Amino acid sequence: MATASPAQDTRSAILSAGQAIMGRKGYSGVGLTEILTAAGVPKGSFYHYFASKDAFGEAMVAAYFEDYLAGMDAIIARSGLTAAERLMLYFADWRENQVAYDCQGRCLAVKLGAEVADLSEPMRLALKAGTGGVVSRLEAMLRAGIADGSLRFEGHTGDVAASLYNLWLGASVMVKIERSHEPFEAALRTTRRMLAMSRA
Amino acid sequence: MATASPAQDTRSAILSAGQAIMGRKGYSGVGLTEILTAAGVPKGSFYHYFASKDAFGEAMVAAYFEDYLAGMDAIIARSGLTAAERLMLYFADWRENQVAYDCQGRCLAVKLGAEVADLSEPMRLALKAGTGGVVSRLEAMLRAGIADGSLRFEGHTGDVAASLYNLWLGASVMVKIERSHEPFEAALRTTRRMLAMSRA
DNA sequence: AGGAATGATTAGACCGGTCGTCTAGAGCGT
DNA sequence: ACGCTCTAGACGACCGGTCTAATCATTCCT
Repeated sequence: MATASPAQDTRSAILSAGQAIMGRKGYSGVGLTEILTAAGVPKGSFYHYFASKDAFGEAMVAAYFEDYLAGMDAIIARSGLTAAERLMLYFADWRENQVAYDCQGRCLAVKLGAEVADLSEPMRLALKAGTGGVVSRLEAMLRAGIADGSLRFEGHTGDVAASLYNLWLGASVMVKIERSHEPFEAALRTTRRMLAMSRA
Repeated sequence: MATASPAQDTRSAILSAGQAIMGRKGYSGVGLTEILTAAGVPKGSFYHYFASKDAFGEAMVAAYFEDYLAGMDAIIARSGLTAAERLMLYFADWRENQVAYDCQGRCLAVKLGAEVADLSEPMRLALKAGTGGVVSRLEAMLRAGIADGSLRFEGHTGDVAASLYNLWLGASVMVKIERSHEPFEAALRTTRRMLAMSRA
């Protein structure tokens, strides 16, 4: 009982195999068989853990954002940095992860957002909850940056946080399309300009 | 010979049915049969006009951007407007089109970008050419706006054009996810701020 | 302690739909 | 009448998600 039960292991094995493969090939383009084979789990087990592919997708997105937001919180909790530095660290991580694998990054919001939002209501809501969490954390960092004087900007904090996220989301799509990291560099320059930051 | 040949009609019927359906359901999620039924074209004809689903996708994206860029050029060519007004007109159109159909807009760059870029090299290149055309037209509008004094901004024109596009691309994804037009309103405010525009 | 019962997990069959192909034949211009 | 473009839709091989039946581990009762 000390560690996770085998049932949980199987379940999360399916989940993480799904994240890896669907992050690469999308949702509709991937069959359960491929995920289950990769996870080393027999096909019949699937419907013991998930009611349908759709329900699986929902759980996968939720699990993805749980980890993702925990990572953000870790950056936010880091001591000895200004808010501006933490924000730059976050975007540097974003760029790093998304440029990996030959510019075919694995962020599920980027990869699945447009595809799945019109397809499945549960997945859409999971995506909405997750991205909402990201934006509200960005907003908190912006507020902290005003408080500690490390950055400044015009307009509502909520607008700026959302726009920053949208900018990086769009840049991530363009990185895939152009297969070049240049969109991220431009996004970085724009981010700095929007936040009146000196070259951090 | 005055009008398009019937062959061209059939071909473009398949193309436009494909745009409508794949704009809604994505690429992998749609079968040829569905498109051909909608177009009223029998299945056998398909492979006379296109070598494969992949080649069809490439042609579809190319055709989409041809129309799209023609629409942009029409806005650019319109007389009696400042560059800033033309730019606002463009983004207003974007918002309009994307909010239609209950926030499940039909822009193929938004819908297919992330899904297809990692899947098919020909489609990726078609997407790259199309989005490149959009950004370079935005850039031209920005230069015109500087020239006629209707807007001003800091940074390289190319960066600003690309960032504007990324911002709206990301906002379009978020509109799908949130099923609310609010991301566009925020993007509009940010756009105006970036370009030092008064409430046009 | 032995064995039956219970619930978790697996195995693989199942039907329907996928893309892509292929053989005919219809329609048209020459 | 001939040749060529285009249409027609059946077909095959395969893969999709789903479900029912059997197996396994565990627990509880006698």
